[in-house]
Order: sequence, then structure tokens, then C-alpha cells
Amino acid sequence: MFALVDCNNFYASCERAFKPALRLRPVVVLSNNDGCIIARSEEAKTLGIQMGTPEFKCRLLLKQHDVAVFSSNYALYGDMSSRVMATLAALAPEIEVYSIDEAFLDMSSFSRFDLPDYARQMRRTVRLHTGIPVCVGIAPTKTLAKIANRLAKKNPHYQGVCVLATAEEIQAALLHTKVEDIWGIGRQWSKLLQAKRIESAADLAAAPAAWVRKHLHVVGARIQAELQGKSCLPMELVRPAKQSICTSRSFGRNVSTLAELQQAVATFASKCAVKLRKEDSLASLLTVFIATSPFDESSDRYWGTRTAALPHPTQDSIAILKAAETILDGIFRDGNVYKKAGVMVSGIVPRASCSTTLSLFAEEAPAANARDAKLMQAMDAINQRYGSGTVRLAAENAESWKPHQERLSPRYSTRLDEIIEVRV
DNA sequence: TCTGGGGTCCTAGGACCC
DNA sequence: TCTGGGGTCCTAGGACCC
Repeated sequence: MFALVDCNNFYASCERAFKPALRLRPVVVLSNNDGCIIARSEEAKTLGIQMGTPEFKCRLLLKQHDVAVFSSNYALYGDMSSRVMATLAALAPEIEVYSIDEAFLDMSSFSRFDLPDYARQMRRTVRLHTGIPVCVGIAPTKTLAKIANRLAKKNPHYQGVCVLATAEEIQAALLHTKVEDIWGIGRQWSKLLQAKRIESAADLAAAPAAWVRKHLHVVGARIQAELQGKSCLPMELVRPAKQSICTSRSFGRNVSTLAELQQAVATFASKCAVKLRKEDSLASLLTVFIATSPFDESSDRYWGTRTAALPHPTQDSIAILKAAETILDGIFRDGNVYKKAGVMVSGIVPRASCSTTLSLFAEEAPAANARDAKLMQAMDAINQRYGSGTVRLAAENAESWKPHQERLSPRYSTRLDEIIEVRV
């Protein structure tokens, strides 16, 4: 048996955990640049506020109903997530952290337990330790556990816990789940299935296997098997190393000059290098992209992107930044109003496997690399201790590329100075 | 005026190997 | 008349997830 534990309205719940007065008010959290609604409390959902709506389109509604509106505070959500996960890890022998607000737990050794009762205990414990409300779904496969969790969230009579153990319970749950609500079935496949009169999860479970295999490929075949109670997706206990790392931002203002883009791209490139070093990996490919607004119909869209091989696999900020500047020069087109830019590193290999690999064409001797590596270590250590951005490359300017965040809450759980500010 | 950011996996087809 | 059988690697595009 697998349990899926999922935090309710996670970002909104994090904001609430530190401001009990918000319990009685609808809460929403905005994306970067305070652009779109990306999290809603139950009350905000009831008001009809849709996920992904631009803030300016529902500003009046937010005001009318005295909705508490927050910029996204990723430092807070990340730390709260670790606390939830640490609590869950103590409640089951194995945990797979699936996303910032979800985890699978291995319940296979709990056959002699009263599962619903144990699940209720897990909810109480997480609530007590972190202040975050969660729902628990338990079933024989991950896909069914997802369905159980969804039912636990949607139907109040479950009180946050749904266990699907018998064939009858599973069949009833499948009948009440539409295909588009199945984990792994997105918009395109839903359309395809509905056209074939496959409308519920029960329909999909019973559909001809050959047809599913042909049109939904192995991924769909796996989903079907999981719905039938055959577990195909095992627990993944160690997070695999990342295959690509991307840092991109929409700009809070119009950007037209190469100089401004250079600064943005330098900042993002450097961020990618920091993330690479955190992963202890090296990248061999670098992509830079710049884009105009997809919503502006008065001028042509431009999406400039180019990928180049790095001279040798690296995690060095300076090497990555230099290469990014060259790529940017090649894709910049004068006369555009840019709204977004990004840097991505890929072709990633673990550093350990690479220590002796030399490039046939590299101009720099390995000795120079060793010195640069020490420099990066020192920079990371200083920024770790005194806050990111304390030391940086001159080409970067993180401050000016910070997205607009006018309604940011304090980083309650990671910054002492910000808590003291609240008391005053 | 105004619209997020980060990922993964799979398939098909071309080019190549013995 | 007739033309094998088994692979790998790479890329682009399309699907999906949070």
C-alpha cells in the first residue's frame, strides 16, 4: 500500500500558519511580479477565483471580499515543506518527496494497523508540528493513492482521509473520478479519451489494453495497469541528479537594450552555476533565450534561443557567464521590447565521474580550473553565510532583476531579523 | 498599464554501426 | 523470381507533472 500525503492549498496555508487572524479570511498567493493567482484558500476558491487568473483581472473581486493577497515567498514555502517532510519521514519507513507539497509513503508494512486510524494520526501530527493541514489517500498503487487523496480533499465527509483497500472501494472511487482528474492524464489525452467515450477512470481501467498502448503509449498503459491495481510505479527514494537546470524570469518592466539584457542574462547564468554546484554536477551545454511578450498583439513575437557546447564540462560561474554573453550577442535583435529571458544548462554529468576527463580542444590547463574551483567555493561559502548576493560577479545585478513583490510576507522560519520586524 | 517558473519522459525518424 | 537481422545514438516534438 502507498499513502499520498498532500498539503491543502500549500502556499496559502503557509501564509496562514504564521497569521492566525487570516483563518477567517480568504487568502491567495501570486506568482512572480505579482502576476497570476497560483494558490487559493478554500474560501478564495468558493469566491470563484480561478487558478492562474491574472491578478489585474480579479482585482475588484479581491477587494470586495477583503481577500488577503500575498506575493510568493519561496524561502518560507521551501522551509515549511522541509518541516512537513521531516515530520512525515518519521511516520513511515520510507518516503518519496514528490513535490514541494506532496510525498508518497510506503505503507506496505502496516498491514496489521488500522490504516484509516493511522492516517488520521498522521494528519494530526503534521498539523501539530507545522501548522499545515494535509489530506491522506491510501491505496495499492500510486495512481490509486492519488485518486484516494483527491476524494479525501473534495468530499468533506471523508474528513481528510480516504483508504481504498477492497475491490469494491476501488471500483466506486474509479466510477466517481473523471479521466481528466487522473494523475498523468492531461488535456490532450482527456480529449482523445472522451472522444472514444472513455469518460471515467473506471472506463479507462476497462478499456481495451491494445488501444490504450497504441494511443497513450507505455505511459498510458502504465496508468491503466495502476488503475487496475497492478503497481507499476515503485517508490523512488533518492532524487536522481537533475538533467537540466533553468533560471528564467519575466521582467517587471520593458527591456529593449542589449546592455540591460546582458545584465539579466549574466545574473541568470550565475544562478544556474550556483544551482549546478549545489547538485555537485558539471554542465556541457548552455542555452540562452530572450522573448517578447506573448500577449502583445501590436508587435511581432520574437523568441530567440540558441544552444552552444561549453568548451569543457563546467560548474564555473565565470565560464558559464562568458559563454552566455556570446550566445546572447548572437540572438539579440534590436528594436524588440523584451519581456522575458532565461539561461539553461544541460548535458549534465556528476562531477565525480568527470575529474579526469580533459577536453581535446580546451585552451586552459587543468591547473587553472582548480584555482577557479577554489574561487567558486569561497564565493558560495560567503554567500551561504552572509546571504546570497554578498559577493557576486561584476556583470550580475541581481537586485534590479528581482521580480516585483509588493506583498511579500516575512521569512518567518528562516530569518530572525524579519520576525523581530513583525513584533515592532 | 497588467499575464510564473521549473522540470521529466516518450516516440519517431534519420544516420550510423556490425 | 530475388535483396537480412540486429543494434545505437541523436534530435525534435509532443505529452505530462508540480
